[in-house]
Amino acid sequence: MKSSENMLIQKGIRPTAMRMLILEYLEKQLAATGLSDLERNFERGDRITLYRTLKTFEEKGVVHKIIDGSEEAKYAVCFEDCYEHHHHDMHAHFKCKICHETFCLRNSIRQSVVPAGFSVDEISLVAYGVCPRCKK
Amino acid sequence: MKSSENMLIQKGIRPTAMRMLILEYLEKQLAATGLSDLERNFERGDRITLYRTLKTFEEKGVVHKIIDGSEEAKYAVCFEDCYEHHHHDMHAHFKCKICHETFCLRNSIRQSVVPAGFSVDEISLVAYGVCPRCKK
DNA sequence: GCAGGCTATGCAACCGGATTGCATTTCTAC
DNA sequence: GTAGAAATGCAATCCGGTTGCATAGCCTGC
Ligand SMILES: [Mn+2]
Ligand SMILES: [Mn+2]
Ligand SMILES: [Zn+2]
Ligand SMILES: [Zn+2]
Repeated sequence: MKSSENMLIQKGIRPTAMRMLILEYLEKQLAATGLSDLERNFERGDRITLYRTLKTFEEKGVVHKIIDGSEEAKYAVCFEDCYEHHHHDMHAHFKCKICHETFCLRNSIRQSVVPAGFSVDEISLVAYGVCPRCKK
Repeated sequence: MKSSENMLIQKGIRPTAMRMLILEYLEKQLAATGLSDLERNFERGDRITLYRTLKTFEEKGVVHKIIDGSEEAKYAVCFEDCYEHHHHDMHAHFKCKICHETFCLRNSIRQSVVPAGFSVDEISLVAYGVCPRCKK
């Protein structure tokens, strides 16, 4: 059994052919991936199916959504233990204004960015600038 | 001369009646404000005018935009020195899942959230959870 | 004060991503 | 194998956000 298949089953997702292909594709990506990117790479699959696949993956804790201020939402495979309807992706993201890619940064946000009195479930952090590769 | 009028002139914005009203309204708010909120509170003003006012304010450094993952973008008056097309709002935001309000937090973000090699222009940080007031 | 020119406003239309409804196909459990 | 549940495909819709254009308003130079 493929590792992608196994992963989906563990997360309570029926491992259809399309879903496995999409998961394997997402796992290969260095940058976060949007729906339009999937559309280009899975012309066989219907746009809506791709959309719903991402949504299911997100709900079940396979990927997390990144709102980077571009036209569309991006998604990246979770690297912490995320479960159904429960992400804990306390890490930052970086959107490069040169290559327009959005990356997950593994540094976890440990310092208290929020004053006492607030209880934090989740954090969305996107930094904007130039990535090391584009910085020449 | 009103302080709102003065503020607009300093930022290179013609201080029309509507703009001053909107700025004064925004300055009163504790939470970030979206277009639909303005629509409700300025029924006299056209939706598009309100939209363009926010856009102008943002471009000229009067307010900053906050993408908090809700349906619409929110705006809050800048409290650092922001200039035309140049914001430096390195501060966090907090969106409460009970009252659904989004607040600016004055804590400035230490830049250590991003590894060496990246150059950071701007940071968007939104924490999600429960605000002190809703925590009983 | 007045005319000309630039800016702001109002209205209508459009756009693109996100989302939903429903019929059909595919898969899983028995 | 069959019945029921889930996934898929296709069409339609929603809804912020955005733009084009005509009109009204403001500021300037004369
Ligand atoms: Mn990430
Ligand atoms: Mn803010
Ligand atoms: Zn780059
Ligand atoms: Zn609250």
